[in-house]
Amino acid sequence: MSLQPVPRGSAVDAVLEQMHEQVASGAWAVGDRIPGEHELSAVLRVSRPAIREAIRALSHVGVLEVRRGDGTYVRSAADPRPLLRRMERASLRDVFEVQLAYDVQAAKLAATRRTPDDLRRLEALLRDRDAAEDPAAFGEADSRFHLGVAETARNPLLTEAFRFFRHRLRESLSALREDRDLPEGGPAPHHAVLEAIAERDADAAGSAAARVVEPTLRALEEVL
Amino acid sequence: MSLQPVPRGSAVDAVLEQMHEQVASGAWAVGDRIPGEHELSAVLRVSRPAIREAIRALSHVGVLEVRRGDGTYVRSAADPRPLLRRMERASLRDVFEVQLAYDVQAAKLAATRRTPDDLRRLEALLRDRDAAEDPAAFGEADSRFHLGVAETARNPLLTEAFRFFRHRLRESLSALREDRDLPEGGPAPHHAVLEAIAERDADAAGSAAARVVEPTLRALEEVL
DNA sequence: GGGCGGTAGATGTCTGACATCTGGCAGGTA
DNA sequence: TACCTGCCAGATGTCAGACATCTACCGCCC
Repeated sequence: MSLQPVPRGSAVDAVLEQMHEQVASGAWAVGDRIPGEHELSAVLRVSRPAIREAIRALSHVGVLEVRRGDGTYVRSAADPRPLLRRMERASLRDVFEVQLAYDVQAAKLAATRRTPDDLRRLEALLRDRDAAEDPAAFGEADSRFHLGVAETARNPLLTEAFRFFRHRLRESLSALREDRDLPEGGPAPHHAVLEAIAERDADAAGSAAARVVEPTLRALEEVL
Repeated sequence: MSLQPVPRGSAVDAVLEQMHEQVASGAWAVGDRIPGEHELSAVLRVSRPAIREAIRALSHVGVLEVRRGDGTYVRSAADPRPLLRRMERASLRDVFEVQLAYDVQAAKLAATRRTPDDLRRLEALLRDRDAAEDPAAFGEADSRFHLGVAETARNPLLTEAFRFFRHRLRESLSALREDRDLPEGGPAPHHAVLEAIAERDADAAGSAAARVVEPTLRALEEVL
Protein backbone atom coordinates (compact mmCIF):
# COMPACT_ATOMS: atom_id res chain seq x y z
CA MET A 1 0.00 0.00 0.00
CA SER A 2 1.18 3.47 -0.84
CA LEU A 3 1.62 6.15 1.72
CA GLN A 4 -0.74 9.06 1.51
CA PRO A 5 -0.70 12.41 3.20
CA VAL A 6 -3.15 12.67 6.05
CA PRO A 7 -6.07 14.99 5.45
CA ARG A 8 -5.10 18.46 6.56
CA GLY A 9 -6.91 21.69 6.86
CA SER A 10 -8.42 23.59 9.69
CA ALA A 11 -11.94 23.49 11.03
CA VAL A 12 -12.51 27.14 10.16
CA ASP A 13 -11.44 26.56 6.57
CA ALA A 14 -13.83 23.64 6.34
CA VAL A 15 -16.66 25.81 7.66
CA LEU A 16 -15.68 28.55 5.26
CA GLU A 17 -15.77 26.10 2.40
CA GLN A 18 -19.21 24.78 3.31
CA MET A 19 -20.67 28.25 3.74
CA HIS A 20 -19.29 29.30 0.41
CA GLU A 21 -20.85 26.21 -1.10
CA GLN A 22 -24.24 27.02 0.38
CA VAL A 23 -24.13 30.52 -1.05
CA ALA A 24 -22.75 29.52 -4.43
CA SER A 25 -25.31 26.76 -4.88
CA GLY A 26 -28.16 29.05 -3.99
CA ALA A 27 -29.17 27.04 -0.94
CA TRP A 28 -28.61 30.30 0.87
CA ALA A 29 -29.93 32.92 -1.52
CA VAL A 30 -29.11 36.61 -1.44
CA GLY A 31 -31.23 38.26 1.20
CA ASP A 32 -31.77 35.09 3.20
CA ARG A 33 -31.02 34.88 6.87
CA ILE A 34 -28.65 32.03 7.56
CA PRO A 35 -28.93 29.78 10.63
CA GLY A 36 -27.70 31.22 13.91
CA GLU A 37 -24.20 30.70 15.22
CA HIS A 38 -25.26 28.28 17.93
CA GLU A 39 -27.22 26.22 15.46
CA LEU A 40 -24.38 26.12 12.94
CA SER A 41 -22.02 25.20 15.73
CA ALA A 42 -24.23 22.25 16.66
CA VAL A 43 -24.83 21.08 13.09
CA LEU A 44 -21.25 21.35 11.89
CA ARG A 45 -19.83 20.05 15.15
CA VAL A 46 -17.37 22.88 15.62
CA SER A 47 -17.14 25.52 18.28
CA ARG A 48 -18.80 28.88 18.01
CA PRO A 49 -15.52 30.79 17.60
CA ALA A 50 -14.79 28.70 14.53
CA ILE A 51 -18.16 29.64 13.08
CA ARG A 52 -17.64 33.26 13.96
CA GLU A 53 -14.22 33.41 12.29
CA ALA A 54 -15.69 32.04 9.08
CA ILE A 55 -18.58 34.49 9.20
CA ARG A 56 -16.21 37.36 9.90
CA ALA A 57 -14.07 36.46 6.89
CA LEU A 58 -17.08 36.32 4.58
CA SER A 59 -18.62 39.48 5.92
CA HIS A 60 -15.33 41.31 5.41
CA VAL A 61 -15.55 40.65 1.69
CA GLY A 62 -19.23 41.51 1.52
CA VAL A 63 -20.66 38.03 1.07
CA LEU A 64 -22.42 38.07 4.42
CA GLU A 65 -23.82 40.86 6.54
CA VAL A 66 -24.13 40.52 10.29
CA ARG A 67 -26.85 42.43 12.09
CA ARG A 68 -26.34 42.33 15.78
CA GLY A 69 -29.30 41.14 17.76
CA ASP A 70 -30.99 40.00 14.59
CA GLY A 71 -29.01 37.51 12.56
CA THR A 72 -26.67 37.04 9.64
CA TYR A 73 -27.82 37.63 6.07
CA VAL A 74 -26.48 36.81 2.64
CA ARG A 75 -25.47 39.99 0.87
CA SER A 76 -23.82 38.72 -2.29
CA ALA A 77 -23.06 35.41 -3.94
CA ALA A 78 -19.81 36.60 -5.50
CA ASP A 79 -16.71 35.86 -3.45
CA PRO A 80 -13.61 37.81 -4.54
CA ARG A 81 -11.37 35.06 -3.21
CA PRO A 82 -10.87 33.25 -6.56
CA LEU A 83 -9.86 36.53 -8.13
CA LEU A 84 -7.44 37.31 -5.33
CA ARG A 85 -5.84 33.89 -5.52
CA ARG A 86 -5.55 34.11 -9.27
CA MET A 87 -3.90 37.49 -8.95
CA GLU A 88 -1.09 36.06 -6.88
CA ARG A 89 -0.11 33.49 -9.44
CA ALA A 90 -0.95 35.26 -12.64
CA SER A 91 1.58 35.40 -15.44
CA LEU A 92 3.17 38.69 -16.35
CA ARG A 93 1.41 38.74 -19.67
CA ASP A 94 -2.00 38.33 -18.09
CA VAL A 95 -1.24 41.08 -15.62
CA PHE A 96 -0.24 43.57 -18.27
CA GLU A 97 -3.25 42.78 -20.40
CA VAL A 98 -5.63 43.61 -17.57
CA GLN A 99 -3.70 46.74 -16.70
CA LEU A 100 -3.91 47.74 -20.33
CA ALA A 101 -7.68 47.60 -20.24
CA TYR A 102 -7.80 49.94 -17.27
CA ASP A 103 -5.23 52.33 -18.69
CA VAL A 104 -7.02 52.70 -21.99
CA GLN A 105 -10.43 53.27 -20.48
CA ALA A 106 -9.06 55.68 -17.89
CA ALA A 107 -7.25 57.71 -20.56
CA LYS A 108 -10.35 57.91 -22.74
CA LEU A 109 -12.55 59.12 -19.94
CA ALA A 110 -9.90 61.50 -18.65
CA ALA A 111 -9.73 63.13 -22.08
CA THR A 112 -13.47 63.75 -21.92
CA ARG A 113 -13.71 65.04 -18.38
CA ARG A 114 -10.43 66.71 -17.56
CA THR A 115 -10.41 70.24 -16.19
CA PRO A 116 -7.62 72.80 -16.50
CA ASP A 117 -6.64 71.93 -12.93
CA ASP A 118 -6.36 68.27 -13.83
CA LEU A 119 -4.11 69.16 -16.69
CA ARG A 120 -1.74 71.13 -14.48
CA ARG A 121 -1.63 68.29 -11.98
CA LEU A 122 -0.91 65.68 -14.63
CA GLU A 123 1.81 67.82 -16.16
CA ALA A 124 3.50 68.08 -12.79
CA LEU A 125 3.25 64.33 -12.25
CA LEU A 126 4.74 63.65 -15.65
CA ARG A 127 7.61 66.02 -14.95
CA ASP A 128 8.32 64.10 -11.76
CA ARG A 129 8.30 60.91 -13.73
CA ASP A 130 10.78 62.28 -16.26
CA ALA A 131 13.01 63.53 -13.49
CA ALA A 132 13.12 60.32 -11.48
CA GLU A 133 16.59 58.90 -11.08
CA ASP A 134 16.73 55.50 -9.43
CA PRO A 135 14.36 52.68 -10.42
CA ALA A 136 12.43 52.83 -7.14
CA ALA A 137 11.64 56.51 -7.50
CA PHE A 138 10.79 56.02 -11.13
CA GLY A 139 8.36 53.21 -10.35
CA GLU A 140 6.72 55.37 -7.72
CA ALA A 141 6.41 58.39 -10.01
CA ASP A 142 5.15 56.20 -12.83
CA SER A 143 2.42 54.82 -10.58
CA ARG A 144 1.45 58.30 -9.47
CA PHE A 145 1.04 59.50 -13.01
CA HIS A 146 -1.08 56.56 -14.06
CA LEU A 147 -3.20 56.88 -10.94
CA GLY A 148 -3.55 60.58 -11.66
CA VAL A 149 -4.98 59.77 -15.07
CA ALA A 150 -7.38 57.29 -13.47
CA GLU A 151 -8.58 59.93 -11.02
CA THR A 152 -9.11 62.39 -13.82
CA ALA A 153 -11.56 59.92 -15.32
CA ARG A 154 -13.98 60.97 -12.55
CA ASN A 155 -15.10 57.42 -11.94
CA PRO A 156 -14.56 56.40 -8.30
CA LEU A 157 -15.16 52.73 -9.05
CA LEU A 158 -12.61 52.73 -11.83
CA THR A 159 -10.14 54.63 -9.68
CA GLU A 160 -10.49 52.21 -6.80
CA ALA A 161 -10.21 49.16 -9.05
CA PHE A 162 -7.21 50.68 -10.76
CA ARG A 163 -5.54 51.48 -7.47
CA PHE A 164 -6.07 48.03 -6.03
CA PHE A 165 -4.91 46.13 -9.11
CA ARG A 166 -1.89 48.32 -9.60
CA HIS A 167 -0.86 47.98 -5.97
CA ARG A 168 -1.17 44.21 -5.91
CA LEU A 169 0.50 43.73 -9.22
CA ARG A 170 3.46 45.91 -8.42
CA GLU A 171 3.92 43.88 -5.27
CA SER A 172 3.99 40.55 -7.03
CA LEU A 173 6.24 41.93 -9.72
CA SER A 174 8.81 43.26 -7.30
CA ALA A 175 8.55 40.03 -5.33
CA LEU A 176 9.44 38.01 -8.39
CA ARG A 177 12.11 40.52 -9.36
CA GLU A 178 11.01 39.96 -12.91
CA ASP A 179 10.63 43.59 -13.75
CA ARG A 180 14.38 43.94 -13.94
CA ASP A 181 14.91 44.42 -17.61
CA LEU A 182 11.52 44.92 -19.14
CA PRO A 183 11.72 47.40 -22.00
CA GLU A 184 10.53 50.88 -21.22
CA GLY A 185 9.27 52.85 -24.18
CA GLY A 186 10.79 56.04 -22.86
CA PRO A 187 8.96 59.27 -22.04
CA ALA A 188 7.43 59.84 -25.49
CA PRO A 189 4.36 57.59 -25.19
CA HIS A 190 3.42 59.05 -21.84
CA HIS A 191 3.65 62.56 -23.19
CA ALA A 192 1.40 61.53 -26.06
CA VAL A 193 -1.22 60.42 -23.55
CA LEU A 194 -1.11 63.73 -21.76
CA GLU A 195 -1.25 65.62 -25.02
CA ALA A 196 -4.34 63.77 -26.18
CA ILE A 197 -6.00 64.39 -22.82
CA ALA A 198 -5.17 68.07 -23.14
CA GLU A 199 -6.84 68.15 -26.54
CA ARG A 200 -9.88 66.27 -25.24
CA ASP A 201 -9.35 63.60 -27.87
CA ALA A 202 -10.65 60.41 -26.29
CA ASP A 203 -9.72 58.04 -29.08
CA ALA A 204 -6.21 59.41 -29.35
CA ALA A 205 -5.81 59.15 -25.58
CA GLY A 206 -6.91 55.53 -25.65
CA SER A 207 -4.53 54.68 -28.45
CA ALA A 208 -1.68 56.49 -26.76
CA ALA A 209 -2.33 54.66 -23.50
CA ALA A 210 -2.25 51.38 -25.39
CA ARG A 211 1.05 52.33 -26.94
CA VAL A 212 2.51 52.89 -23.49
CA VAL A 213 2.03 49.28 -22.49
CA GLU A 214 2.29 47.53 -25.83
CA PRO A 215 6.10 47.54 -26.17
CA THR A 216 6.41 45.79 -22.84
CA LEU A 217 3.65 43.39 -23.75
CA ARG A 218 5.22 42.55 -27.09
CA ALA A 219 8.58 41.93 -25.45
CA LEU A 220 6.90 39.53 -23.07
CA GLU A 221 5.30 37.63 -25.93
CA GLU A 222 8.70 37.13 -27.49
CA VAL A 223 10.13 35.67 -24.34
CA LEU A 224 7.39 33.05 -24.13
CA MET B 1 -23.60 70.81 26.59
CA SER B 2 -24.77 69.11 23.45
CA LEU B 3 -25.66 65.47 23.32
CA GLN B 4 -23.40 63.29 21.29
CA PRO B 5 -23.83 59.77 20.06
CA VAL B 6 -21.88 57.28 22.10
CA PRO B 7 -18.95 55.72 20.26
CA ARG B 8 -20.20 52.69 18.44
CA GLY B 9 -18.51 49.89 16.59
CA SER B 10 -17.29 46.55 17.70
CA ALA B 11 -13.97 45.67 19.23
CA VAL B 12 -13.12 43.45 16.28
CA ASP B 13 -13.75 46.30 13.85
CA ALA B 14 -11.50 48.54 15.89
CA VAL B 15 -8.76 45.91 15.81
CA LEU B 16 -9.25 45.48 12.07
CA GLU B 17 -8.95 49.20 11.60
CA GLN B 18 -5.74 49.43 13.56
CA MET B 19 -4.17 46.47 11.81
CA HIS B 20 -5.07 47.92 8.45
CA GLU B 21 -3.48 51.16 9.55
CA GLN B 22 -0.27 49.42 10.54
CA VAL B 23 -0.03 47.72 7.17
CA ALA B 24 -1.02 50.77 5.13
CA SER B 25 1.45 53.02 6.93
CA GLY B 26 4.26 50.57 6.44
CA ALA B 27 4.79 50.04 10.16
CA TRP B 28 4.16 46.41 9.31
CA ALA B 29 5.90 45.94 5.97
CA VAL B 30 5.25 43.18 3.50
CA GLY B 31 7.10 40.08 4.64
CA ASP B 32 7.24 41.13 8.28
CA ARG B 33 6.01 38.92 11.05
CA ILE B 34 3.44 40.73 13.15
CA PRO B 35 3.23 40.37 16.94
CA GLY B 36 1.67 37.18 18.28
CA GLU B 37 -1.97 36.91 19.17
CA HIS B 38 -1.37 36.90 22.90
CA GLU B 39 0.78 39.98 22.66
CA LEU B 40 -1.73 41.85 20.49
CA SER B 41 -4.45 40.83 22.88
CA ALA B 42 -2.50 42.35 25.78
CA VAL B 43 -1.54 45.52 23.95
CA LEU B 44 -4.94 46.28 22.43
CA ARG B 45 -6.81 45.19 25.56
CA VAL B 46 -9.16 42.88 23.74
CA SER B 47 -9.58 39.14 23.98
CA ARG B 48 -7.75 36.72 21.76
CA PRO B 49 -10.86 35.69 19.80
CA ALA B 50 -11.31 39.33 18.79
CA ILE B 51 -7.74 39.41 17.53
CA ARG B 52 -8.23 36.12 15.73
CA GLU B 53 -11.37 37.29 13.96
CA ALA B 54 -9.59 40.34 12.64
CA ILE B 55 -6.61 38.29 11.50
CA ARG B 56 -8.91 35.78 9.83
CA ALA B 57 -10.69 38.53 7.91
CA LEU B 58 -7.45 40.03 6.67
CA SER B 59 -5.93 36.68 5.79
CA HIS B 60 -9.05 35.80 3.79
CA VAL B 61 -8.39 38.75 1.48
CA GLY B 62 -4.67 38.03 1.24
CA VAL B 63 -3.37 40.88 3.38
CA LEU B 64 -2.04 38.54 6.06
CA GLU B 65 -0.81 35.00 5.97
CA VAL B 66 -0.99 32.78 9.03
CA ARG B 67 1.58 30.02 9.46
CA ARG B 68 0.55 27.70 12.21
CA GLY B 69 3.17 27.15 14.85
CA ASP B 70 5.22 29.98 13.47
CA GLY B 71 3.41 33.30 13.33
CA THR B 72 1.44 35.68 11.16
CA TYR B 73 3.07 37.53 8.27
CA VAL B 74 2.13 40.47 6.07
CA ARG B 75 1.50 39.27 2.55
CA SER B 76 0.21 42.38 0.81
CA ALA B 77 -0.49 45.99 1.67
CA ALA B 78 -3.44 46.25 -0.72
CA ASP B 79 -6.80 45.65 0.94
CA PRO B 80 -9.65 45.04 -1.53
CA ARG B 81 -12.15 46.34 0.98
CA PRO B 82 -12.32 49.93 -0.35
CA LEU B 83 -12.99 48.55 -3.79
CA LEU B 84 -15.70 46.25 -2.53
CA ARG B 85 -17.41 49.02 -0.61
CA ARG B 86 -17.23 51.35 -3.56
CA MET B 87 -18.74 48.67 -5.75
CA GLU B 88 -21.84 48.52 -3.60
CA ARG B 89 -22.63 52.20 -3.93
CA ALA B 90 -21.30 52.91 -7.40
CA SER B 91 -23.48 54.74 -9.86
CA LEU B 92 -24.79 52.93 -12.89
CA ARG B 93 -22.66 55.03 -15.18
CA ASP B 94 -19.47 54.13 -13.32
CA VAL B 95 -20.39 50.49 -13.38
CA PHE B 96 -20.96 50.40 -17.10
CA GLU B 97 -17.76 52.25 -17.82
CA VAL B 98 -15.69 49.65 -15.97
CA GLN B 99 -17.57 46.83 -17.60
CA LEU B 100 -16.89 48.45 -20.95
CA ALA B 101 -13.15 48.32 -20.34
CA TYR B 102 -13.30 44.60 -19.66
CA ASP B 103 -15.57 43.87 -22.59
CA VAL B 104 -13.38 45.69 -25.08
CA GLN B 105 -10.14 44.11 -23.93
CA ALA B 106 -11.72 40.66 -23.79
CA ALA B 107 -13.08 40.98 -27.30
CA LYS B 108 -9.75 42.14 -28.69
CA LEU B 109 -7.84 39.28 -27.12
CA ALA B 110 -10.51 36.77 -28.07
CA ALA B 111 -10.20 37.80 -31.70
CA THR B 112 -6.48 37.07 -31.55
CA ARG B 113 -6.60 33.75 -29.74
CA ARG B 114 -9.88 32.10 -30.64
CA THR B 115 -9.89 28.55 -31.96
CA PRO B 116 -12.50 26.96 -34.22
CA ASP B 117 -13.94 25.30 -31.12
CA ASP B 118 -14.29 28.66 -29.40
CA LEU B 119 -16.14 29.97 -32.39
CA ARG B 120 -18.66 27.15 -32.32
CA ARG B 121 -19.19 27.62 -28.62
CA LEU B 122 -19.72 31.37 -28.93
CA GLU B 123 -22.13 30.89 -31.80
CA ALA B 124 -24.22 28.54 -29.70
CA LEU B 125 -24.20 31.01 -26.79
CA LEU B 126 -25.31 33.81 -29.04
CA ARG B 127 -28.13 31.69 -30.44
CA ASP B 128 -29.29 31.05 -26.87
CA ARG B 129 -29.19 34.78 -26.23
CA ASP B 130 -31.28 35.51 -29.31
CA ALA B 131 -33.78 32.85 -28.34
CA ALA B 132 -34.27 33.94 -24.73
CA GLU B 133 -37.84 34.90 -23.94
CA ASP B 134 -38.31 36.37 -20.49
CA PRO B 135 -35.97 39.03 -19.05
CA ALA B 136 -34.45 36.68 -16.49
CA ALA B 137 -33.46 34.10 -19.10
CA PHE B 138 -32.20 36.84 -21.37
CA GLY B 139 -30.01 38.31 -18.65
CA GLU B 140 -28.60 34.89 -17.93
CA ALA B 141 -27.89 34.11 -21.59
CA ASP B 142 -26.39 37.57 -22.08
CA SER B 143 -24.01 37.00 -19.18
CA ARG B 144 -23.03 33.60 -20.53
CA PHE B 145 -22.13 35.02 -23.90
CA HIS B 146 -20.04 37.83 -22.47
CA LEU B 147 -18.30 35.43 -20.12
CA GLY B 148 -17.70 33.12 -23.05
CA VAL B 149 -15.91 35.90 -24.86
CA ALA B 150 -13.84 36.60 -21.77
CA GLU B 151 -12.82 32.95 -21.53
CA THR B 152 -11.83 32.94 -25.17
CA ALA B 153 -9.34 35.68 -24.35
CA ARG B 154 -7.23 32.96 -22.68
CA ASN B 155 -6.35 35.16 -19.76
CA PRO B 156 -7.37 33.55 -16.46
CA LEU B 157 -6.86 36.76 -14.51
CA LEU B 158 -9.06 38.71 -16.90
CA THR B 159 -11.68 35.98 -16.85
CA GLU B 160 -11.79 35.89 -13.08
CA ALA B 161 -11.95 39.67 -12.77
CA PHE B 162 -14.64 39.79 -15.40
CA ARG B 163 -16.66 37.09 -13.67
CA PHE B 164 -16.48 38.72 -10.28
CA PHE B 165 -17.34 42.23 -11.46
CA ARG B 166 -20.19 41.04 -13.63
CA HIS B 167 -21.65 38.93 -10.84
CA ARG B 168 -21.53 41.72 -8.27
CA LEU B 169 -22.81 44.33 -10.63
CA ARG B 170 -25.74 42.29 -11.84
CA GLU B 171 -26.67 41.76 -8.21
CA SER B 172 -26.69 45.43 -7.33
CA LEU B 173 -28.53 46.26 -10.52
CA SER B 174 -31.31 43.78 -9.91
CA ALA B 175 -31.45 44.90 -6.29
CA LEU B 176 -32.07 48.46 -7.35
CA ARG B 177 -34.49 47.32 -10.04
CA GLU B 178 -32.99 50.03 -12.17
CA ASP B 179 -32.36 47.81 -15.13
CA ARG B 180 -36.02 47.90 -15.97
CA ASP B 181 -36.06 49.93 -19.11
CA LEU B 182 -32.48 50.47 -20.10
CA PRO B 183 -32.22 50.50 -23.87
CA GLU B 184 -30.95 47.32 -25.43
CA GLY B 185 -29.25 47.74 -28.78
CA GLY B 186 -30.78 44.56 -30.09
CA PRO B 187 -28.93 41.50 -31.37
CA ALA B 188 -26.96 43.27 -34.12
CA PRO B 189 -24.04 44.63 -32.05
CA HIS B 190 -23.45 41.28 -30.42
CA HIS B 191 -23.36 39.55 -33.77
CA ALA B 192 -20.84 42.12 -34.95
CA VAL B 193 -18.58 41.17 -32.04
CA LEU B 194 -18.76 37.51 -32.91
CA GLU B 195 -18.14 38.22 -36.56
CA ALA B 196 -15.00 40.26 -35.81
CA ILE B 197 -13.74 37.50 -33.54
CA ALA B 198 -14.36 34.99 -36.31
CA GLU B 199 -12.29 37.09 -38.70
CA ARG B 200 -9.53 37.51 -36.11
CA ASP B 201 -9.86 41.27 -36.38
CA ALA B 202 -8.90 42.56 -32.94
CA ASP B 203 -9.60 46.23 -33.55
CA ALA B 204 -12.99 45.54 -35.08
CA ALA B 205 -13.84 43.26 -32.17
CA GLY B 206 -12.92 45.96 -29.70
CA SER B 207 -14.98 48.58 -31.50
CA ALA B 208 -17.93 46.23 -31.79
CA ALA B 209 -17.75 45.43 -28.08
CA ALA B 210 -17.75 49.13 -27.32
CA ARG B 211 -20.81 49.59 -29.50
CA VAL B 212 -22.63 46.95 -27.48
CA VAL B 213 -22.45 48.98 -24.30
CA GLU B 214 -22.39 52.51 -25.64
CA PRO B 215 -26.11 52.91 -26.39
CA THR B 216 -26.93 52.02 -22.80
CA LEU B 217 -24.19 54.32 -21.54
CA ARG B 218 -25.39 57.21 -23.65
CA ALA B 219 -28.94 56.75 -22.45
CA LEU B 220 -27.66 56.89 -18.87
CA GLU B 221 -25.82 60.14 -19.54
CA GLU B 222 -29.04 61.68 -20.77
CA VAL B 223 -30.91 60.73 -17.64
CA LEU B 224 -28.34 62.42 -15.43
C1' DG C 1 -55.15 53.04 17.44
C1' DG C 2 -50.80 54.23 18.96
C1' DG C 3 -47.16 54.21 22.05
C1' DC C 4 -44.93 51.67 25.76
C1' DG C 5 -42.40 48.01 27.84
C1' DG C 6 -41.23 43.22 28.28
C1' DT C 7 -39.13 39.23 26.36
C1' DA C 8 -36.97 35.79 23.41
C1' DG C 9 -33.28 35.14 20.67
C1' DA C 10 -29.55 36.80 18.19
C1' DT C 11 -24.73 38.46 18.02
C1' DG C 12 -20.55 40.50 20.86
C1' DT C 13 -17.11 39.51 24.07
C1' DC C 14 -14.39 37.43 27.56
C1' DT C 15 -11.82 33.87 30.28
C1' DG C 16 -9.07 29.87 30.63
C1' DA C 17 -7.54 25.82 29.12
C1' DC C 18 -5.69 22.29 26.17
C1' DA C 19 -4.19 20.46 21.46
C1' DT C 20 -1.11 20.63 17.81
C1' DC C 21 2.25 22.32 14.80
C1' DT C 22 6.76 24.80 13.59
C1' DG C 23 11.46 26.29 14.01
C1' DG C 24 15.58 26.09 16.28
C1' DC C 25 18.90 24.22 19.40
C1' DA C 26 21.47 20.78 21.83
C1' DG C 27 23.44 16.52 21.74
C1' DG C 28 24.72 12.17 19.78
C1' DT C 29 26.70 9.68 15.86
C1' DA C 30 29.41 8.61 11.74
C1' DT D 1 33.67 18.16 10.82
C1' DA D 2 29.20 17.14 9.11
C1' DC D 3 24.80 15.37 9.71
C1' DC D 4 20.87 13.56 11.84
C1' DT D 5 17.84 12.81 15.83
C1' DG D 6 15.06 14.27 19.48
C1' DC D 7 13.51 17.70 22.52
C1' DC D 8 11.40 22.13 23.66
C1' DA D 9 9.75 26.93 23.61
C1' DG D 10 6.46 29.48 21.44
C1' DA D 11 3.09 30.07 18.07
C1' DT D 12 -1.53 29.20 16.19
C1' DG D 13 -5.93 26.02 16.39
C1' DT D 14 -9.79 24.73 18.99
C1' DC D 15 -12.93 24.18 22.53
C1' DA D 16 -16.32 25.08 26.46
C1' DG D 17 -19.14 28.00 29.07
C1' DA D 18 -20.71 32.17 30.57
C1' DC D 19 -22.38 36.83 30.50
C1' DA D 20 -23.37 41.38 28.07
C1' DT D 21 -25.94 43.81 24.85
C1' DC D 22 -28.71 44.69 21.06
C1' DT D 23 -32.84 43.86 17.95
C1' DA D 24 -37.34 42.44 16.43
C1' DC D 25 -41.60 41.11 17.92
C1' DC D 26 -45.77 41.09 20.53
C1' DG D 27 -48.96 41.98 24.02
C1' DC D 28 -50.53 45.45 27.19
C1' DC D 29 -52.10 49.88 28.61
C1' DC D 30 -53.56 54.53 27.84
